[in-house]
Amino acid sequence: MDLSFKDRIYELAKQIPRGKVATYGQLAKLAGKPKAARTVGVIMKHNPFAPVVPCHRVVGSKGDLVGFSAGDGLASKKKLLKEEGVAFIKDRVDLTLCLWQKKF
DNA sequence: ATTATGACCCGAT
DNA sequence: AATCGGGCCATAA
Repeated sequence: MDLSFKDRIYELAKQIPRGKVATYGQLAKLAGKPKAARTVGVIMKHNPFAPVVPCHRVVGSKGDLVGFSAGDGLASKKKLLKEEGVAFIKDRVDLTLCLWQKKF
């Protein structure tokens, strides 16, 4: 399969369960490029699988809501994650409880 | 092949 | 704690 870096990102993002969040660095790492967090962001922005890839479940390395220019921006994202059951600390996600981990 | 860009990350001040 | 700057890397033109 000609799975490019971005394709892996999509696959990984699709696997993020509800109520959990993953970091760009995490996805990049799982995709094989631990330092390509930036590229992950660019790919997420393109987001060709909009409803399939829960890009709103992808946050910064420390759980901070980076990026996102959709709708009301970070506000919408925060609200959505909250609704999904993600623990929030002010404007930050509680990675201690809601950080997704690929355990396969 | 090269250039330009970007929803990041981390160390230093 | 907040701010600044540099690095790193895939994608598109």
